Amino acid sequence: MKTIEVDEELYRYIARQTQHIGESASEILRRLLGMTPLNGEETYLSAYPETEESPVAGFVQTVELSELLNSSELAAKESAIDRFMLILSSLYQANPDAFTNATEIKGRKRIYFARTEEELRATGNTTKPKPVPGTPYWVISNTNTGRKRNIVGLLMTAMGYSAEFIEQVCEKI
Amino acid sequence: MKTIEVDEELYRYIARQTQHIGESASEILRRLLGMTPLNGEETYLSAYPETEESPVAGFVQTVELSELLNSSELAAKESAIDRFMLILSSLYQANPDAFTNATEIKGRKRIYFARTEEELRATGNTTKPKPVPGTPYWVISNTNTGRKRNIVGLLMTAMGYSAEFIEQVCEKI
DNA sequence: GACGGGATCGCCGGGATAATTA
DNA sequence: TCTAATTATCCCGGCGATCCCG
Repeated sequence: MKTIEVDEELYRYIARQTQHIGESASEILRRLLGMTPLNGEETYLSAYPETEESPVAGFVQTVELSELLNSSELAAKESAIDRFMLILSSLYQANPDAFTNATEIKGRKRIYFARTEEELRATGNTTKPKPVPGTPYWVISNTNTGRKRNIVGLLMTAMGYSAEFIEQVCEKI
Repeated sequence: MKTIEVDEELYRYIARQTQHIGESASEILRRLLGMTPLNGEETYLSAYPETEESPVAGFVQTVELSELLNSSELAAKESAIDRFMLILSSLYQANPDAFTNATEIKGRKRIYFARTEEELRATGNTTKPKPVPGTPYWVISNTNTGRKRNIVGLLMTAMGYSAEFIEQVCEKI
């Protein structure tokens, strides 16, 4: 479980949407947002301590991430760039620390990730930086699909994922 | 501020919906839930009783969508914009919740639906917002017929209608 | 902001392909 | 020089909004 801060009015709004006694905030929000309800198994997921340092060493595919592969959310993305961005978001969220370290990967001239738009602009002519949602990072986007796969591959390798899993992810882009 | 507990997956989903850096959980949720954003001149907002889910609640919605297609009411409309509006009204009445979720669809710069005229104005130069009758929503109207079809298509897809039915509806616009 | 509808045309984003560099 | 890797130009399709027409 995670905690988030919401303003008073929003809090009351959510509370008012309760449909049965004992319904949790998650259940209400999932319903209102049109997400699929949480089933039994997923509770098990949260058994992973959030503090868990780094699943790095080619370990724990983090169930969450392998779920992403067949999620409708990923499938719903029309373009390579959208799938690319969603995967980056998910990778960050799976392990912010490992992601942060891995962020140092770069090409011959261009750097691929930075905390600001300007940093990316500074290392190439037309990098077309984009913010990665839910993340303090920006990525370059002026790349063909092959390079997007490449970037994800480099990133995930640096994060410690197994080659097999990396390939599965890259195929989806 | 209040804190609420949400499950991991939901947390990640929310984080991913960030539209600009520094956007808070409240802001994101308000946007996704179709609430008005919290800001200075917000006193005006609270004038609306929060319980007022939709102005139309209580209406008997007898208009079956498939009936609409061959109805004289639709045929009587002279212009694409009128047929467009009638279809939107009917979609809302067929399923307010699904409509509300689907309302998030947008173009490259413009959002297509909002609860206020101003929100639509804010995302484009000349959107020409119009209220959708029988609905708490406004829609942009500065579009050609192709785009009106497009908007209905996107909306209905998000609402879960079949591609075949969607096509039948769009043809009528 | 006050005429409204919407076709037409200009612009932008995605990303394949051409150009460049090691 | 030839090849492989990387960059970024540039084409295409889609979106926005100007502006023409009823």
